[in-house]
Amino acid sequence: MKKRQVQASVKDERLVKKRRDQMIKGAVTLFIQKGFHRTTTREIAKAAGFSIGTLYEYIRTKEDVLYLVCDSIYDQVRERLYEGLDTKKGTIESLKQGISDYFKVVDEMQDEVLVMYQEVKSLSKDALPYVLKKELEMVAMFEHVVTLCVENGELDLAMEEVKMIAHNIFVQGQMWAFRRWTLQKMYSLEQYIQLQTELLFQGIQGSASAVEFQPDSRSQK
Amino acid sequence: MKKRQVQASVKDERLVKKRRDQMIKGAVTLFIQKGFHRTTTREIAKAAGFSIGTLYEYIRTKEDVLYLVCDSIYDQVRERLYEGLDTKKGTIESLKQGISDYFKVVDEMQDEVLVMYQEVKSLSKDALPYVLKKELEMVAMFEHVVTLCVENGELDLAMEEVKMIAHNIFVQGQMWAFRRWTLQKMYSLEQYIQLQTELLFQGIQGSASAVEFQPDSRSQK
Amino acid sequence: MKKRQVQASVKDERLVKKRRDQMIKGAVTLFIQKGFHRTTTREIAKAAGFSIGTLYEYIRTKEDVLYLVCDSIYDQVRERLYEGLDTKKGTIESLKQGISDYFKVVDEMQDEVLVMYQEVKSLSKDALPYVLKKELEMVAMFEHVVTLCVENGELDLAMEEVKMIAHNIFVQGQMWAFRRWTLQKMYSLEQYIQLQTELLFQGIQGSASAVEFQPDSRSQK
Amino acid sequence: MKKRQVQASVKDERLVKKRRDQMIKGAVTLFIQKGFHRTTTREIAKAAGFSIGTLYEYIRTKEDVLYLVCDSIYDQVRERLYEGLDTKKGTIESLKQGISDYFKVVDEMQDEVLVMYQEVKSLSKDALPYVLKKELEMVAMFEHVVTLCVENGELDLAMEEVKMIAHNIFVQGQMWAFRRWTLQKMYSLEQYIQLQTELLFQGIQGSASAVEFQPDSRSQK
DNA sequence: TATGAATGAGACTTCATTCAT
DNA sequence: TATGAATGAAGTCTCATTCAT
Repeated sequence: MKKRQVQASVKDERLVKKRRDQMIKGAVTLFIQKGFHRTTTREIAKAAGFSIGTLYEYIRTKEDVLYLVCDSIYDQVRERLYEGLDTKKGTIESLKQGISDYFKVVDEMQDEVLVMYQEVKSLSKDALPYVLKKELEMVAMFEHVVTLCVENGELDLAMEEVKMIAHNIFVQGQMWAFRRWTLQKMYSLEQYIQLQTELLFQGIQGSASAVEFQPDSRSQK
Repeated sequence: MKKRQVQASVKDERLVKKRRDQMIKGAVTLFIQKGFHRTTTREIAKAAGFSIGTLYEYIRTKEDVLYLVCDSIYDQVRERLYEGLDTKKGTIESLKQGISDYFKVVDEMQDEVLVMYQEVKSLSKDALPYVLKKELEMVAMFEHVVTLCVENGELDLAMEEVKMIAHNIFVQGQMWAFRRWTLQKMYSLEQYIQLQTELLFQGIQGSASAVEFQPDSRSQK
Repeated sequence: MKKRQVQASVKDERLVKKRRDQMIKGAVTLFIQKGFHRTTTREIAKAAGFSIGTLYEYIRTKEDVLYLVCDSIYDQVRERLYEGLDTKKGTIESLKQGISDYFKVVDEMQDEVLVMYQEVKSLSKDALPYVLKKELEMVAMFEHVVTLCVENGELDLAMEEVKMIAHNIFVQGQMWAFRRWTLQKMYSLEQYIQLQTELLFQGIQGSASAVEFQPDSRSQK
Repeated sequence: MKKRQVQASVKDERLVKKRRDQMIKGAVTLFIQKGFHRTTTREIAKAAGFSIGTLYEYIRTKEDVLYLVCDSIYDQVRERLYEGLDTKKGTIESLKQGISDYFKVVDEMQDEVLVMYQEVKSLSKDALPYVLKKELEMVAMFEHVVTLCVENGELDLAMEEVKMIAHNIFVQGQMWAFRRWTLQKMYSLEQYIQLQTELLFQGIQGSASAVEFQPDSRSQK
């Protein structure tokens, strides 16, 4: 499945890239504030720094903007996720590191993750599969890392368990963003990482006192 | 915090309740199909079985409908959750049963959970807290059950861990709905419950072969 | 082929008829002045005496207005044509009378005929057939009258000739409207009727001095 | 009345002529397909083989294109009409020949005639007279030929009749194009010419059996 | 209490035209 | 002379909300 093409009237590829980057940047800000539906194309154009006419030289419909935004955010997250997970050698330690890196990425890109998360559903039936595919690719990265641990004998898991775990990790990352209204009141990022990692590895029954919880390490925002 | 009041022009309380129930029923169906923003008030009125004029006798704005819908869904989920968790006596077995019950409720109310989940963000700053409060109450139910286990000595967990666990359970339930496009392709509900429970209790490191996975038990839909 | 239905949101048939009549009346005036394409829906609404929102309660698209206008004009012309031709008894005299009546109708409805004439081409492929069918019905009326003359032995014509004659009469009527910029400078309506009738019956070769031409009878406008 | 000037930024007369010819050629095709209003200047430029910027080096407004197109079509029709009528010597035979030639020209240039016919009204008050003048010149050609016949004693007609006849011939030619949706279903060009000529000369009353009608001679398209 | 016609702000999108390169 | 990116006025249409009946 190739990248879904968004048609532009302008030919110059470099310019298209540049203008779309402006557009995406402006749109993300607006979508964060008011959501996709409550943001007008005029506002997007303005935030991007050009006229409404120019906006439509680079997209066909408003929904194209949403697609471009989602696509861009996914790419960024994935890229950063990839950096972190790429070099892992299939040890538990490296898995923990990978999770920690991912949670930090989500933390840094909270707003973007939130937007992507809340607005994908507004994508047309046409565009949705392209975006969901990217999501699955990210899940697959975790799957891969966990699988390596299994192959190395560090973990003993069935394939179904591996998949489930990968999904859980992925969602727990997103959760930090979409439940921030409560989670981030209770935990610092470090605590969140520590707790989730511990629970993931030890489970409930073995978790007690496995790690010393540090209530004071909460980072201020 | 009391229930947020939605103003109605009509005085007869019984009638208000009746009309709003019609309204919510119709609206949920529509929101499932097209989302809140793409559903018109006319459509809601029609689906509810009365005229647009009548609709506005029972609400003030379109957003009121969304609030009513979210509120109603939360109430239903919470009610059913309560039934399941209420009688639990603080044993691990009862906790497992509670989780299982909850996941089943989510499965049965998938559409509703999805709507609620995707559209809460469209609520005004005014209405949001009321809905989020309900969510926290549900999380608190799990918290309570886990706490009982701790008090009974069945589990050994810090308060922060308890809270985290409650959130995880809650989100993993929702996850079954909002990631159904992939999860429900891979697992039957029973498998999902089994796997998540196992991972929750044993964690990764101890999970292996804890339970025999049954690939063929997948229920057909 | 039934009348093409233009969808209205409003249910009350009587009201629909009334509003559409207002709409048509306003639109004709505007189309006469500036043509269909240069007339905006807002202008139509205003000319009709209601808001743009109300306009769209009675039509679906701007093109519907054009269809309604064309349809209405055709109906009027046809109705009046029918009155004149209906009672004719298949004599040459009655045919002449019918032609004269038709030309007078066209003269009185010049603006409308012109609009219809110039704008039909803007109708969608969907609506066009309905309008062209009406035109053919009008041609058929002349055909019928001429055929009666043939059957009565007053004229001796082949079927192909009858059809051709009917088309010629019809177009010569329209011509009085769409070439008014030159014809109406040269002839009064009476002269036009007299001349065309004479040429139709006598032809060129026998036409000379058949009728005394009356240069002074030109009507003033 | 001189030819209306369309301003160009480019000085080189030869180039202006060349570019405008390209432009007209492309525009006619487009106007045939979608009409003047639904054709964009971009499309015209593209069809002409150059950029939108270049287009505007050779015209001032979109309407200029329409003027150029109409002007060009009229010139072509007139030129070909002139060829046919020029050498006629004022006999009935030559008049018939002239009519036949003219109808054949219209047949060959159907699309163009149709465009010109349907779009002249979109010309501004400013440009219209220039085009109508050309039309009158063509009518005058027929007038001239008929007048010659009168002067030669071949026909006996008053001046008003001559003018009327000229207009009729002219319109009956156009009619072949603008009523082709029905006429060309019923008659071949040859039949059309034959019938119209016969009716023109003999009229209704004398037309019978004047010419043997040949139903089978219809040419296939 | 119920209805549904009326309203008009405002949304998305197009396209003729300009102008710097 | 040729290009095509940029512009923004203006067009069509939608829909939440009101109010007279």
